[in-house]
Amino acid sequence: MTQPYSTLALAEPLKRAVADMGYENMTPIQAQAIPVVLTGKDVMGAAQTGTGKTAAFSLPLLERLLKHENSSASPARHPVRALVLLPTRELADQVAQQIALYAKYTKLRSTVVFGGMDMKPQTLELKKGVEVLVATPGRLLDHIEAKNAVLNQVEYVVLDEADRMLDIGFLPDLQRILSYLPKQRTTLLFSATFSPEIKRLAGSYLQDPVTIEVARPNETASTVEQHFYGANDDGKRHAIHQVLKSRGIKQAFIFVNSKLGCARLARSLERDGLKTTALHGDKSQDERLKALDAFKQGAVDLLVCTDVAARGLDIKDVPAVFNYDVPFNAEDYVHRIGRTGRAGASGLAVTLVSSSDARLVADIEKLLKKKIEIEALEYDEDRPRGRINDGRRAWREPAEDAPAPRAGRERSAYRPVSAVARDPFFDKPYEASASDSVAPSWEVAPKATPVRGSISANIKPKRKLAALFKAPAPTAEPATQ
DNA sequence: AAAAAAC
Repeated sequence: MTQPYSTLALAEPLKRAVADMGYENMTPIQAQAIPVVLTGKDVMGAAQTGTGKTAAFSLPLLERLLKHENSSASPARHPVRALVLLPTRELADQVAQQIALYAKYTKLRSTVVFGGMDMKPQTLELKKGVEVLVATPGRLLDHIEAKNAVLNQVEYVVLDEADRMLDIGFLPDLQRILSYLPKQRTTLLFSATFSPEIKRLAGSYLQDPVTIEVARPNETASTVEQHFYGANDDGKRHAIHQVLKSRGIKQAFIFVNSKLGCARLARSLERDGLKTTALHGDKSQDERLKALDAFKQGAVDLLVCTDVAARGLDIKDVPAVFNYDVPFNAEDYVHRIGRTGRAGASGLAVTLVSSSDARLVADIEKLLKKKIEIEALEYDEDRPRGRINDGRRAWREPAEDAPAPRAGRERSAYRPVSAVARDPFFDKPYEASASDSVAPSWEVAPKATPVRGSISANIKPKRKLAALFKAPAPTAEPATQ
């Protein structure tokens, strides 16, 4: 059923550009979406991550721009005729580069505008005139208000990662942008995930749309092997070391839920001797682009990042994705692990689950409609003991009423700040050695037998997962929410 | 519970 690009009714310059990139056959989303977009209809397109959605809308879009000249403007004016909106700067950059490649043999001009960069060069490009404008919402509004961008001749709008663009954080900006566009236009929405509510909302922005769903929406790529391992706090870093080593993995994305946590974990892994860089929204745009580039070039092995990197980033051959934190939104799980296993390659996704993550894991289970089994990671005998390398862990003095430390076991006088710092899968008591300059960063847990189990959305997930971590017996009153 | 997107 594979269909070569050569069978498409595309202009010769576009076909040549595609051939230059070494592409022969279309992916399913491309085979289905391109003919529809060529008709000029509104489209809502869902397909798994890493299956070439960008080409699916940009090729037919360029074709239509070439075929249907804008009669109301002189050719020298180059009014913006197509607008592509994305939720992150890196993604805007990436999509713009791809569109420029597809358009390189045509006379169509394109450019990209996003925040964190000097306005002036962007303004200059806009004043020269572009048919295709790729942008993030905030900066685009700046340019609109500064009258650098005139959008009253836009014929096509693309919302990539559409469900994110329509979510509450982006919606006000998006609505303002759309208010500047002609009502008579084609609107294209693409994403790997669409919740029912977003679908309904999206429908109100589309006219008589064609829905294209390649496989079920919210589906993860079948080439990605997924594991959920129980691990708490410092155990998570050990787990990363263990998986990297036992699987022989060279490069990975590591997702963290907060910017601060991201910076901290990157520092810790760096101290552990791994070539690491961090990518999050508190970094300057220059640093962000450098971090991504270093990872792409292979100068660093681990990219510790927030959800700024969860969507769309297309980096070849990333062998693994770690979720150091379980994502707050189940949809983001699908996008995060979509950074690996792209274009049919195989990939590994490891999610580290702590005892408080039951709800979130249950959400993922519900979204994927698949049972999730929390596994106990098998550790090598020689895995690092005690604190790996982080000399900055906070400690507190033992409580006044704490029992006196037993002779010869001085460290038992200390308690980790966090009560969940014990690692239930820590199968051997910590043995202090001469090389240890610091105490271990968790209490030595009694030998725990790892329990296997799975969470089911309709069973009280909190309790089930808690059992994995040998939590104290649940209290009588049920959690009310 | 957070992140992202403008200065």
